[in-house]
Amino acid sequence: MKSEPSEVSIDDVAASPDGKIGWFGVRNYEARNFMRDDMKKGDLGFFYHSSCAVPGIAGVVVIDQESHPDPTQFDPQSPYFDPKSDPKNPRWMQVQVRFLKKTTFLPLSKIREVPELASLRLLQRGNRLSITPVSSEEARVLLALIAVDLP
DNA sequence: GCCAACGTTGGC
DNA sequence: GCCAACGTTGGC
Repeated sequence: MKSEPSEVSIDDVAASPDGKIGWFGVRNYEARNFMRDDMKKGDLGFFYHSSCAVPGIAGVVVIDQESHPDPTQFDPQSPYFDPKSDPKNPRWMQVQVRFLKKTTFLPLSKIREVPELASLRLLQRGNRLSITPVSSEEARVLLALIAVDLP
């Protein structure tokens, strides 16, 4: 899950009430579909800092609430306002995530060096999606790299 | 700031 | 439905 730390960083998530925050602002259909169809309560998410000096994985979150309408699409003051979205049939969804851990920062350059992670959608040529799937195998490798031990 | 790689838009 | 033009993303 990519976020620009200047907008929402892992520290912001940690500091939010109960460590929970809605993953607002996704405006790409494929990324939306990953949230809507594939992210289930209790699933882990890797919190990735993008568009910054050193991009990479900064922490781990848990899906706390599954797909529901992203409120910012109806807020004319929001940069994510979408006048074409019908409140009776919302176009954009979000999940709610809960802070789990801030981890040893794992730079993108390091992720690229790990052969077992070459399959990551995040690394594929031309990928720009802010939400990309991680297989359980990839997740195990990542968790080991950031020294997170989970049941 | 550059630029590749997309996704979206809108005229036809 | 095609496709050129345009806008966005995001690493570098």
